Amino acid sequence: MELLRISELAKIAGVTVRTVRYYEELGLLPSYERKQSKHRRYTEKDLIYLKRIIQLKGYGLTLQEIGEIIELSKDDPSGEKRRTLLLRRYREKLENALQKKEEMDKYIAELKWHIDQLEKVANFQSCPGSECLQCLYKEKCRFAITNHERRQA
Amino acid sequence: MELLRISELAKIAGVTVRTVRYYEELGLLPSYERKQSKHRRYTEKDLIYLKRIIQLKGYGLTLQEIGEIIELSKDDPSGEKRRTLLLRRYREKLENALQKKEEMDKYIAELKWHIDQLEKVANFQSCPGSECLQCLYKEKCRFAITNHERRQA
DNA sequence: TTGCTCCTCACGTCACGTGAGGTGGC
DNA sequence: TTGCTCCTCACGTCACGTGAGGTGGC
Repeated sequence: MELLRISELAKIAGVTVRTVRYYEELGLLPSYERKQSKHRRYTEKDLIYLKRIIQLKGYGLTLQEIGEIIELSKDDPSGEKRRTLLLRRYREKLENALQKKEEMDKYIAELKWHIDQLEKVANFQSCPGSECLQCLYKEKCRFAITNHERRQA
Repeated sequence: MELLRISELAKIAGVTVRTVRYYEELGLLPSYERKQSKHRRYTEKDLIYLKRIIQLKGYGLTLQEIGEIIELSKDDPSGEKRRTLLLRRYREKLENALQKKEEMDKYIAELKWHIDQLEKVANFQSCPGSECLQCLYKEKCRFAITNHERRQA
């Protein structure tokens, strides 16, 4: 089994060399003692670990959360602890994602509306500004002041 | 017209006091000379500006991009320059958003699949690890090594 | 006078990017 | 021997958060 150099590992995994070193620094990847050479060498097992980290990051876990999962595996023969924590995190991220998706739809609709407006409205020299208060689009604009808000101050 | 204190302005706009000061520091909000008092006072016009910044941020513009829009208005009587730049940015962000939304759907599906798997699979003590190479889920897992990738190294 | 709000530094956060300056392996 | 890759600092980024230590206004 050939050993991989850091640039090879990084390339296969699709990250930068700096990222690999950073993960090692955080304890997410093993740092072997480098005796004869000061250069890092990696096995295919390390590649799997790295890809796993990237996958979990893709699922929205922070590097700290990923670190917690890895720590857990060190004293968890049955794997139950890890399974429980992973399930919790996955469910959290799923909920976030579902909510974000809904916001996304509103966001896209709003952007489209604004593009449309910018293409059609003839002049907007003083937009936004105090002129907003008399603006015809007052009700549709999100940043115009309303009396309701003034009262909440 | 009453002047607002920084905390009042921030509260109405839904941001922190620190954020208001930060935007001033970046030149996104005006910094009046504070003569008699060292305390900042804001007009309703300032509130509109702040809400505008927040809105643009909501559309995915960075503070730097917002700064560019604001700079542009300073020498742009017809408003044409600003309209053009805004349209460009909006279209960029819209494209990003549409792409992100598609990724989102895959992401959600994948998370659901993993939750399902974690609930059903009986044991995964050595997952992930070199055991992945003989794993039954090899084809479905994103982090298992494939020969294809090995060749690309 | 008390306490709440304000002020200015200035360091911390997150996940790396980006040089600087030097060394190792084919 | 040359040049490509590797190494370790260490500061920079983005949009603020979070104290520390001090002052101002009702």
